[in-house]
Amino acid sequence: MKIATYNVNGINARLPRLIEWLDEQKPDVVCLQELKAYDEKIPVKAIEKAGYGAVWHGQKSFNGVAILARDSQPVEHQIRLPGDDEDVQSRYIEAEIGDVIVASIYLPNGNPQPGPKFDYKLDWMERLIVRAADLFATERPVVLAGDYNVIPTDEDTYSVKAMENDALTQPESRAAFRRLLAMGWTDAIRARKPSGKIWTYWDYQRGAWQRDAGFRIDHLLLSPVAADRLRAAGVDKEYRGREKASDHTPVWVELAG
DNA sequence: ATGCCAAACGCTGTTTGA
Repeated sequence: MKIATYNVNGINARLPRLIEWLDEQKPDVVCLQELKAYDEKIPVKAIEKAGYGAVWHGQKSFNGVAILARDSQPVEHQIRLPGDDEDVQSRYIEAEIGDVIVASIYLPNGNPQPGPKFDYKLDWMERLIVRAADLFATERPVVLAGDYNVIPTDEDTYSVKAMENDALTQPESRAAFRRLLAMGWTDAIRARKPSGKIWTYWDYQRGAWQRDAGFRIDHLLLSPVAADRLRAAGVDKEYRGREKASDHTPVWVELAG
């Protein structure tokens, strides 16, 4: 079972690229982020035509997340993270596909920091940790996949200096991410490749792709029974170089069964 | 300190994000 995460940066702007990737890579489950479209504008027919069932949580212009399943309909658990009724941003959706629980996560960027956006990021991470603890306690196979907007270590960026004041590398952001991992989740990419440069995002600006100036912010966290089934993990890097690409590229895991 | 780029919205530019 191949489970992938892909921040598409606009599902309608990216639709040809998304369908092409689905056709070529045939992931079984896909977590999408940054749909940048409200529910009625999600191109559900095109996704169904490609062979995927879907659940989604859209928002006008910004955010928006979805979960796709090949030849199957994901069973939605919930949208939004509990704990803040004021939070109207569409950044979380959770569903069940077969025996696996999957969450599609679009964690707030948090820039500029310090400031209210950074506070919102940290608050959101606290709420994610609470939900993750509940899911962890189920002892089921769970995959928390998405754009975490956290560069976990200095090894996960092309330049520590360029990112030193960025919300993605702040000690508070990293500490919250580490607390999540410390609960017992496995960072699948690092489990398969413990060291070395692996990027999942390259800025559109300053020729970042051409310079290979990227960082690793799209992660798949596996619960213990999911981690036991981990057979492979990777980044579909070449899609970042295609026409009209997203600034992120797909990241995936292969689980046994 | 700003623009670099891209997408959405809605209109020939502005806003927002990363």
